[in-house]
Amino acid sequence: MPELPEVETVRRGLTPAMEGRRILRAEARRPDLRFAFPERFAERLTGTVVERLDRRSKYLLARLGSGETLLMHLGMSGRFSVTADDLSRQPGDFVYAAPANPAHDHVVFHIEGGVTVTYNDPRRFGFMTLYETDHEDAQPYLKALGPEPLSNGFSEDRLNDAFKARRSPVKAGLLDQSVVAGLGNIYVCEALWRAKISPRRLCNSIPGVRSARLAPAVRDVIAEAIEAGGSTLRDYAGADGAMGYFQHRFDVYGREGEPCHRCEDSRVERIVQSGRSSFFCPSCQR
DNA sequence: CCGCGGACCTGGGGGC
DNA sequence: TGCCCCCAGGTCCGCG
Repeated sequence: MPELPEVETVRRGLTPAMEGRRILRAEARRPDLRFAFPERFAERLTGTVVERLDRRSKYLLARLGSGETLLMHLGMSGRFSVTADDLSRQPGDFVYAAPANPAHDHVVFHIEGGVTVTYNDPRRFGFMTLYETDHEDAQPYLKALGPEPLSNGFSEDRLNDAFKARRSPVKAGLLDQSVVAGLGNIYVCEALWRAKISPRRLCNSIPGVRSARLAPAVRDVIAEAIEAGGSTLRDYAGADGAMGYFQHRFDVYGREGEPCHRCEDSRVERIVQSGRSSFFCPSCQR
C-alpha cells in the first residue's frame, strides 16, 4: 500500500479526523510492531492535542501539543480505519471501513468528537515512535532522507549529483531514499518507463539527457498518483486502504506479458533486481 | 564506503 | 478441500 502518494492520501484522509483534536485515550494492544513501542507510549499520547498532521517521505508525522511528534510508518501492510459519530456528515470528510481482521488492530486512538482511529497491520512491518519535535534534525528515520520529489530540492541536477559516481542499477538508485525520498517499487518502475530508461542501466550512465527525462518523469508520476488517490477517498470504505484508482493507469507495474503502451509489438517483462520485481519494456526502455 | 542478500511477518493466489 | 510454494507497495543489518 504505502509509497509516497498512498501515504499522502492517508494523511489527507486522517486530517479531518485528527487535526485539532485531543487524543482522549491511546491503546497499544501489543508491545511492538516492527520495533518495540517507546517507553510509556500510550501514556505519552493520552490527553495531548494533534495540532497538525504532516508527511515526510513515507512517514506520517503527528505534531502533538505535548511538544513531541508521533512518527508513523505503514510498512507494507499498514492501514488506518476511521470511525466517527459525525465526520461522515461533512462533504469531503473521510471514513474508512473497519479492516477485515481485527486481530491485527494494533494501535487505537480514541479522539474527542466521537472519532476512533485504528491502525491495522497484518505483517507488522510498520512502526511508530515519539521524539521531541524540536530535535527533529536528529531523528534517525528522517535524517538521511533525500528531497521530496515534488519539492524544489529534487531536480535533474540532483539526480546528476547522486548518480554520477554510482555503479548500481538505476532501479536501486531510485529506491535509495537518500537520493529522492518516497519512491517505492511501483513508482520507480513507472517513472523509468516514462523516461524510457531500462531499470538495468547503471546510475553513472544516467546524467545528461536521461536525467533530463527522469526527473520530470518522477515528478509527474508522483503528482498524478497523488491526484488519483485524492479523488477516490470516499471509495476507500470497505476497500484496500490506499490504492486510489491509479492502479488502473499503470503502464508496466504488474503487467508482465501484456503489450507495452508505447510499442505495440513488444510486451512488458519482469526481472528480479535486488530481490524485487522490475517491470519494463525491453524495446523502448534503454 | 558500497551493494547485495537475507531477515522480519502474515495472507492471498495458483498449481497439484 | 488441502497443502505447498511463491509473491507482496519497506527497511534494517551484516557480510563480502
